[in-house]
Amino acid sequence: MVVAPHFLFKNLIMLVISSWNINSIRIRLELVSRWLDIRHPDVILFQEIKCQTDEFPYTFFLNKGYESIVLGQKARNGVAIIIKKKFFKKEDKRINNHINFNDQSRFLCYYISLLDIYICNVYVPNGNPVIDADKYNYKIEFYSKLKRFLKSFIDKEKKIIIGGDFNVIENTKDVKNFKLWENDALGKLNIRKLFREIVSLGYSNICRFFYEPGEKYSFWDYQKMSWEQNNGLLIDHFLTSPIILDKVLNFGIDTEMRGLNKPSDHVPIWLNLNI
DNA sequence: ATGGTAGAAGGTCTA
Repeated sequence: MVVAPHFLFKNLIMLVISSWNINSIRIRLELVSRWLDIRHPDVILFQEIKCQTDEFPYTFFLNKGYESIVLGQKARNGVAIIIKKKFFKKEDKRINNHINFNDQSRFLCYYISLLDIYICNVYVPNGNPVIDADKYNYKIEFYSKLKRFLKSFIDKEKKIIIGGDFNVIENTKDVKNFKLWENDALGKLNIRKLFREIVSLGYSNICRFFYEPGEKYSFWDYQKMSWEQNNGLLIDHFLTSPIILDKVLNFGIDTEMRGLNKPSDHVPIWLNLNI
């Protein structure tokens, strides 16, 4: 029996999912506005919003057509998931906040029932200086909790996309001179192993299907002329469960956002999804 | 080896 293609594909939706460590949402609204007009994302994962939950610019995003789910805190960290109104339902729930501890808002997972997809926003602790056992161990603990949390989605064959700032140099080519980073909390073997242990649960690191290591970065330090010399790091990633992987059409990094006025030190990453 | 920048603070801390 022959089935017409238009019948096969009539229910497909093309989604743009993006993630951006914004380094303060409130001073970045003009930049975000310009980027929304270019990328037209359906879902945005923001990290480092650097404001309390009730200080988030909800109205700005409502006027742009988005609902906001926010977990903020005073001065630092803070994560938010922004969703186009047509995919938002009030009854949808946050899944688990057990990864947040010591009052650091770095994790937000939300189930979008209309798409049957879990969206998981992650801001992994930096972990430096390594000599400070508290900070480094906190990062290890965060990764361990994340791994535990993400295992069940593989076991239950759920559709999940995890995006964010993982603060890890996964591949030695994700930075120009890895030697300078191998004792840093981003380059330490233990941390790189923890990231790969999560991937090994069954997740796919989407950027690896579209770029060879070394071709792209997602972060450039404000200091030492890092942007001008293209001394960046690739530390922002998307992971997906197996049943999402074959629906991913494209992945990209909006590098040009780093060169505009008052940029974040990170740029947006995004993927296209047929669902 | 040191300090360089940026943001939220309104003193330093984090990155």
